[in-house]
Amino acid sequence: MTDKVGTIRDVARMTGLSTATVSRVMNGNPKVNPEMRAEVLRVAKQLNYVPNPAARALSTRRSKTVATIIPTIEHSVFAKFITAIEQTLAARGYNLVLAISNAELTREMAAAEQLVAMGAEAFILTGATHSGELLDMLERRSIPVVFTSIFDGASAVPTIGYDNTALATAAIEYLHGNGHRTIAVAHGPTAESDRTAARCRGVLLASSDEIETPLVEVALSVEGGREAARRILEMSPRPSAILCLSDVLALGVMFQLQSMGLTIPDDISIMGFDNLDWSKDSHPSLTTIDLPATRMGDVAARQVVDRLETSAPMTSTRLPARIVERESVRRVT
Amino acid sequence: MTDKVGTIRDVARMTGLSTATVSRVMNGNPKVNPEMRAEVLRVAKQLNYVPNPAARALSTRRSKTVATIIPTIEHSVFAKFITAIEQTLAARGYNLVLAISNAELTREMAAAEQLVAMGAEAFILTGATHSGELLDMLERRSIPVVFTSIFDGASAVPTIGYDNTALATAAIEYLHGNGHRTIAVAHGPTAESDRTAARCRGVLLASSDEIETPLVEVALSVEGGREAARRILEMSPRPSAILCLSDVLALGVMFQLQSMGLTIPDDISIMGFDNLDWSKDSHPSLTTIDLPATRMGDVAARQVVDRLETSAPMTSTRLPARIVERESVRRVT
DNA sequence: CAAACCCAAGTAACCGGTTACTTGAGTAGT
DNA sequence: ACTACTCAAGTAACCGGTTACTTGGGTTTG
Repeated sequence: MTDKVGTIRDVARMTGLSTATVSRVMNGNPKVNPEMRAEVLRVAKQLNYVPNPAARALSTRRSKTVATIIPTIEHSVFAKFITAIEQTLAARGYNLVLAISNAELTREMAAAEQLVAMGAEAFILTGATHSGELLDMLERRSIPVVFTSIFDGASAVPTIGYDNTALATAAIEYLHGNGHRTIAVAHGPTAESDRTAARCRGVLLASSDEIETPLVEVALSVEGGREAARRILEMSPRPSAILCLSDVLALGVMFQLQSMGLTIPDDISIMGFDNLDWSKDSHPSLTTIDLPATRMGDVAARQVVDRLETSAPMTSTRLPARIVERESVRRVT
Repeated sequence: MTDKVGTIRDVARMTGLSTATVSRVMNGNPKVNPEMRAEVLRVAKQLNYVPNPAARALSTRRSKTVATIIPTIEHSVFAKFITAIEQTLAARGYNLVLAISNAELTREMAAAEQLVAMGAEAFILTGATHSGELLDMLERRSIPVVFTSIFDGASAVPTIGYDNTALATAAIEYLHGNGHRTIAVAHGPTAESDRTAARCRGVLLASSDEIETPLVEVALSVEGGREAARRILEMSPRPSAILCLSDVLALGVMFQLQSMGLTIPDDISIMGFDNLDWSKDSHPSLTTIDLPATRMGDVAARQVVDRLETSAPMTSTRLPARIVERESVRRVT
């Protein structure tokens, strides 16, 4: 049992074959005599041989690496998304290189440069707001990119996601359909997220003389949700419902209301956005909008890989998202 | 503005210098005339030149890539951990390649093979239970490895984490110190996680004639927590406290108790394990054990990079974790 | 029986950097 | 004036695969 890693020439020497044949075996090229193939594999295993990825990448100009940059991985829906991407890429023989931008464009740019410099063949980005410099760089190197968590049929870069604006509008209309007229909306920082901004736009589109929708911007965390609830309860007239533009905020809102002795949905209705995996298990269970995070990661990864392997054009995809009715919203009159 | 990416020879040709000088400039080698340096950088920028990572890796035998395999990224403490690793690696010029094993040893092995085949220089693994095959492979290729989320001074492979057993014992003792004698313990599948198994061991060590600690194994999810609570409430005598070996379970337990009309901690005390970021914001706020996930990721990444750059030996590190007293546990008599 | 063909296997150029070693101009020392 | 030294810059081998093209034995065909 050797302790050093062998090269293709070692394997060639030991089998008495050429490097070309060894290479063919390692790549599953069918034009090799089965006996030779078996012999090569035997020796390769014995030598603990694995083709050097750098040499292979240099020669083929393929790194089999896809970069994903997300704003954060903590709470929220990104964890599911990343999991799906990783699984799909792995199934296709690709690797995921991950960077986290903290929702800062400059960090995103820096991360992207590093990822390009390490050979990423394609990028999966979050949202549609990115520095022009970044997009230029990818364009110049003709590196495929997709935007996710957002759908925009008119975007030059393919988008894979849902229509944040329309969904937010639908949420308000749903609440309105249940008799709510004053609906407070808790949301994270719009400056950090165009998805949040799009949702706010959707809220505004749905509001009218009939429907008031005071917006409350807080940090995107459970703690932020608590703060939002406190602020909302001081409003007058007091909203009969709170739409949280993220389930994470909804959790904070629920905790805050409970600690103030209020009952959901009797005293006030709550609606979320995301459908995280605990949303069905909260008390009361949370009415929310189910975002297809897993599906989105899967589709994004699949499209990118297809593009890399067959130059198939990537197409924007609108993923279905729907309202999940549960117990946290009640009908008022 | 060219649209093709240039090579080092293009830059050399355009500047009238040799590839060696260009290479020196790109690597910050000080032995270059400042004027030449500036010229090279100018041309490089104009040509949109970035050194080919595969060529560089082939030549230097360094990929600047660290692999991390975690069981899951959803809920729980891994998201923080991964974030810290990514940040620290990025700061040192390294990239993170992530794989998710779903707590399956075979998937972990498969992922590791792919990661080795893509040039990962070091591995950060979770827990101490891994297939011998995997460890052998890394050993043979002399790829550095660390285990995390666990501390074991006697381990041959360096471990960076905390003492799960002792912490669980401490948790039971804390509850006992608050007068609890019958303490139900909700935990995830021990077969999937040696950390969970170690915690269960710690629980058992603390139990005695004085202290009863019935164990309840459920899925590691909020839903699992709800199930655990249901099962625990049927026990007789009914436990006065529930120790959840993960905050995620605690959340489920709290929801279930609330939906049954019980009050925490008046009717029953709850204690968690992890200190996720919402734990301080729940209602009531959760008494739990603060695990240094961020610190752990940082230390792991730092050690691995130091090892790669200076061959410094890696050393097992026990990270401090402590009980955070909040409102979910009450003193009984 | 010779020409045409097939196909497994080999040869060697090439991918794009890095770097040990070499070169040669300029400066210092005697 | 001549040797010794310094140092920026160049030359070219090398990293370890892949693959277009070549080779040559064996089979088919007219």
